[in-house]
Amino acid sequence: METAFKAINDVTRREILQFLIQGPQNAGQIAKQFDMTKPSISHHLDLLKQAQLIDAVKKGQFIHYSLNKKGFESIHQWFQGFAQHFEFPKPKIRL
Amino acid sequence: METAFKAINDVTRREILQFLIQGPQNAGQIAKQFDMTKPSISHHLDLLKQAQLIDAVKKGQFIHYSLNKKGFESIHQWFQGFAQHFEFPKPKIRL
DNA sequence: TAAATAATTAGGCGAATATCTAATTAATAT
DNA sequence: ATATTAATTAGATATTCGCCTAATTATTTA
Repeated sequence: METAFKAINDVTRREILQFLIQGPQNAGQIAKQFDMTKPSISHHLDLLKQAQLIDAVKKGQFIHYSLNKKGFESIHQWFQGFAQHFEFPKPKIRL
Repeated sequence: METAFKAINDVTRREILQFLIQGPQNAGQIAKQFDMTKPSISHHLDLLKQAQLIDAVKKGQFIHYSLNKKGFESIHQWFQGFAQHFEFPKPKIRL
């Protein structure tokens, strides 16, 4: 849980997560979205992976990254402790 | 929003929030809960206040701190963007 | 008004973080 | 086999963060 909070405490990493909402992307495709070197992005991906916010699957010379439910769950769980004290606006459409 | 993520990226600050679930507490009462000097706690309270995760009300020489819905909402909102891609377990009791 | 209490502000220091360049590993293609 | 491409690992550096002690501000009480 510690690692998840750490991971989302960075704009770039949050933007990577945001980007992955559209679906899995390899490291190069992700790096292209940002004005930052590939090694830096690689490091961010590593932290996100450690936090289980993303998954990595190697396909040949590419590595496909995608969102991982697990990390989000741990954040969600923490959040629920407070949700009971506040009432939050529900999204228009509940899937 | 940036400030909210920053604020919750620290164990002590998260524990302060947790402690405030039981109700408003003044700075001294909060500081007593932690093995840390008052100035350090004061700094943490300042960051939580900036993130609008807590409110501060001065009553005489005391300052009463309490949870503030606003900061939690901004985190919640960010989270909703991902909640639509994952299905999260709902709490047993919905208030 | 002087002493005590509650809390913050200021300044300093070591540890952690984000970024870069250079080097390395691994897979594909010529 | 060699060159190319995708990506990571390693090492260096500047900045941010969390904590401390000392000093300051503000309020209450004797």
